[in-house]
Amino acid sequence: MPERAVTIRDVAREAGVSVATVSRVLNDSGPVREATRERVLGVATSLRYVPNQAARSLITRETLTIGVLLPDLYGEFFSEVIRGIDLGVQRERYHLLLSGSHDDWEEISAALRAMHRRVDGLVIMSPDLDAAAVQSTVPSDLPVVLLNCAASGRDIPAINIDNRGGARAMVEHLLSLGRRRIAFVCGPARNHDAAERLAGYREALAAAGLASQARELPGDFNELGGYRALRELLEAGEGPGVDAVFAANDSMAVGVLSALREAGVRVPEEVGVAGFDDIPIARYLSPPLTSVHVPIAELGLRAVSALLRAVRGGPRDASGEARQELLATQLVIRRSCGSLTTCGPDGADGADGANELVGGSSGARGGKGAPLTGESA
Amino acid sequence: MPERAVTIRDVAREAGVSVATVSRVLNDSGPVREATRERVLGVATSLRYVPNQAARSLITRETLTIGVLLPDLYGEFFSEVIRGIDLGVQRERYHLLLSGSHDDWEEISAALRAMHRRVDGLVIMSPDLDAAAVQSTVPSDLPVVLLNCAASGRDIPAINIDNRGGARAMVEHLLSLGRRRIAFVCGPARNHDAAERLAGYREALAAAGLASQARELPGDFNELGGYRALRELLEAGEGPGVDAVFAANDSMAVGVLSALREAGVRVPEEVGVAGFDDIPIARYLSPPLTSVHVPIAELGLRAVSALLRAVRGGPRDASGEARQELLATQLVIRRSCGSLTTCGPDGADGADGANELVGGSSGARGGKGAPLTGESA
DNA sequence: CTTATCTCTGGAAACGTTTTCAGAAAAACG
DNA sequence: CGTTTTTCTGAAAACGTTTCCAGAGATAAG
Repeated sequence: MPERAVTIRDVAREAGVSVATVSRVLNDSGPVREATRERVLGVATSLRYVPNQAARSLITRETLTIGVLLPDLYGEFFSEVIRGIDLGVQRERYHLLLSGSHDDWEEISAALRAMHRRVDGLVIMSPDLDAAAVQSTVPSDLPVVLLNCAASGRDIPAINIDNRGGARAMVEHLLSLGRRRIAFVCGPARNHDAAERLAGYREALAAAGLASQARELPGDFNELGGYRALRELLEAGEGPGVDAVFAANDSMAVGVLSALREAGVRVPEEVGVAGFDDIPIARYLSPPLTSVHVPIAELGLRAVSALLRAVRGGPRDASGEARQELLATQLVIRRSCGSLTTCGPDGADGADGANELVGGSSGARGGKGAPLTGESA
Repeated sequence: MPERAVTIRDVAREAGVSVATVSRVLNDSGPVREATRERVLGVATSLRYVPNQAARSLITRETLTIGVLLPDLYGEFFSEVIRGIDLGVQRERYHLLLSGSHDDWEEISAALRAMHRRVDGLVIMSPDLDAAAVQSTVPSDLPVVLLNCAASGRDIPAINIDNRGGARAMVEHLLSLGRRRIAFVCGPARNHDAAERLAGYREALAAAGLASQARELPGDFNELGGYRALRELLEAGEGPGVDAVFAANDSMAVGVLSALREAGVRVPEEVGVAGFDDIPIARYLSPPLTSVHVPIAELGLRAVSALLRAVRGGPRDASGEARQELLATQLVIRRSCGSLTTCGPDGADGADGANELVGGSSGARGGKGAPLTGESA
């Protein structure tokens, strides 16, 4: 099975020119006469020549690939992030090397070693880790962008969701509906997003002078976690003892709804329920779930932009400190908190509207006060 | 910023040996004295030497990377597939080059060209395409595995879900509950999985002598599609006119449930609802959704296994024809079809059980009659 | 002691590009 | 027409590996 691959040399020979000229034509670097150019191009396509990437990146020292490190590849959230990243990467004609399922630090650094020299830059998403740790492990000449990490080290660019602002907005909304005893179902203890959402909850409660009313239930970001949290709450006393439950993400809100239904507690009449993320099914739940919309795909898209900026700007950007971006969220009000009386999940025409209210954005601000334009994915 | 990367030559010099020896140590190919070996290894780690992948794959002509082509990166389903693939790839110490969002044939072939020589093999998932088309575009020396494609060309290995058997099993179950007028919400017209599920529905109905009762509603695999389909059904006559609705996937079933609830139709008393895929939230819906469980992650895992087998076995495996695998599905019976009277989505301990019945598998069979072992991901 | 077989090692040729440098041809200019 | 500039082109040197080949000791066999 020889079938030797066609190389640049074959093209050169066939076209009666040198390899240098072929290279020039293909990358249009340097001048080449029009006639020659066309001849080379013709030969190249007729031979189905495709440049050998390994050889090319051996000498140019760039791979046209970016790496993505994810904690684990579960669920809608990651799926959307990847989609955003893929979109961005494709637009810039880059490639995407994916590596998932990294829970602990050992695995991350192993994956990192494995990606060495295979990628021009790295997007690391690991809500459990902080920036300092990353900084000490990643080779200093490899551009990195952090997603949803505790950004302690200010000189790594990072993109985050405005978790705190979103949670605050949601709690304020619940308060405005007259709900006073609002429980919060937490995410995983060491998760950065979860911590920020919790902080937002506390802030809003404190601002309303209701800090003493805080009720924080442990959770894990999964449906089962929300389900269990509510079960325990319900079993603790007679009746739920709260008039609203705010889950740190939608998956848990699904579990919360399920537990309440099972216990015969009416939503939203007795207890309002709210989530965070606004995953696609949120509006189809029963009742449709009030949530905080997060532009997940855009998170990925922006990560790619930021990374490629760093890649192209050379190892250390002259502009100095690294950018920190904060993505605005949006309150999406549906029936699960009792603010609307209409029913049905959606207008029959598929557009948003009819039945849901999109609330004020939760304060977007760039690292340097630059406003974020709303170019959504 | 020179900071020249450390090469094999540096290691060789430092250890006082030739580059050939270093190479031998690192790949343990060929004999080398124990003392030398240790010295080289020591120097290598102390210099933090990492081999340059480009140079290596330039000469070995292998990239230790497999490519994955996906139609689009939406939702739980793809997320799970990717997870399975990632698991398999990681286990075999390969890398994963991902490329998504390819709807039409043009884009696929463009992505294919771009991946040329960057990958040792390809997993292509495109339910809209058939194998013949793939075969004509992919370079013949690049191993390929097809996922969920119409496998017309028998000499490309393909892995499919037993969509037809799963659908048949579900219809049989509905019939066994006494439901006779069963509507089916179809998937996208050109999607292979969708077509097979429809075929299963028809087969089961025909086998029961109820072919004339078939009621097929157009759909698109999204929540909104299911919602609309039911709306139209409900508006057509007074009352639903059916006693069960079988949606071609769970997302649509969510929409179906939502539309029924909105119209005040009780589930499962008046109309039973069933889905396909058994996505994680299925058991938390109201009522918990009866569905056909699909081992999605395993689909990805198997794809990797099959692909690497092909990669390592050389361009054309001597064993002759390519394997076609068919993955068994499982009926998961919950409350939405009215066969159980208990309530609540789950045992409080998180295990399956208490409240759901896992039905007989829908006939697994390998391409050559080999039974599929249930080594789940 | 010679010869044949091991075990270990280093030199050098690949692999398929890009890029530098210098030379050749063409064009512009006097 | 000679000179200078400009445009185009090719030879050859990288890039960092792996691998082939042959040589050097050492050990075993005769």
